[in-house]
Amino acid sequence: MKKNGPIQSANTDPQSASYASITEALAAGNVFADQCPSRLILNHVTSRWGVLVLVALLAGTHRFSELRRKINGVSERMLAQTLQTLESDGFVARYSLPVVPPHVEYKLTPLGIEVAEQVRNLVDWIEQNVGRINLG
Amino acid sequence: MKKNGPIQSANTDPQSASYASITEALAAGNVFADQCPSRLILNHVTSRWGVLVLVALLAGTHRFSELRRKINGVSERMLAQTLQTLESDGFVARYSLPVVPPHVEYKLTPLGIEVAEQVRNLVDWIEQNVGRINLG
DNA sequence: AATCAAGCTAACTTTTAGTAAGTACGCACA
DNA sequence: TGTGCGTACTTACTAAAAGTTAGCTTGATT
Repeated sequence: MKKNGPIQSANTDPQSASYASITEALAAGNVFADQCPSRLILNHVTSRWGVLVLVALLAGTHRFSELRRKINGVSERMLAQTLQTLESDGFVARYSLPVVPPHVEYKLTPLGIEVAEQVRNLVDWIEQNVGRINLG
Repeated sequence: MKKNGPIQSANTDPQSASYASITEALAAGNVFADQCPSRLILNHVTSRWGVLVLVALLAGTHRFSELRRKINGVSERMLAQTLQTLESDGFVARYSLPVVPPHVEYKLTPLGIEVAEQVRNLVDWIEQNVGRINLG
């Protein structure tokens, strides 16, 4: 009977920094801790389309359909969902002009630029090194 | 009737680098292109548990169950699957000692160390900035 | 008169992730 | 000597996420 029992202490591992309490660990941000909010943010940022949206927006403001065309393969549903998540995290700002047809612009916030730069470094590394990687 | 029709050219966007052919774009690695292998690798590396495995292994060699305990919340199934994917990409090396009980060690390859460092930068940024982020 | 464009949302289906349990073998405890 | 423990997995099954299709509104194009 193997199950994912709730492991009470997140810091039994000698290699991880030691915190006096779980609260402290969460405040500092510890992705290895199950309940830490940083893991949620990490999931948003590293989500399949989140990564691409962030990198795309580093090039500047985009409209919804511009992003849709630039990010080859994303569905409208997923793009909308991803943008909403990134907006609620404070990484993306949404400007909507109430005209017909609708005109909505998306751009990175200052905070968004900072994460996006980290993400871009990762993406750049991958793009530059695909050649070295085993492709099954 | 809105659908994700196959968009033939991946480079109709003026902001993206221009390539003579789709083949060239794929060779260079363009994550915005649907079929580009770099996007597959990106998905492996940024997968929910992939990120955590890479960062964990930056601290050194780990056994399966050490990783399981360190990465709070991962199931054995997902950990095994993630490790297999990262191994087949050439980021992780697996050493199995045929003893009972089994003893298996995982460590990053030189290539793995390089990606993991990029991933760690992102993770570090998030851990250090969780406080500035809106938590719904 | 029909089609397209914009930026979404709702309903439905498929894919993926997660959960529970099984496997093999030896060791320790009682 | 029998029950349970720890190791590194895999196999079924279920829950959740992602993908697909279609609908909306209004004006311009074909």
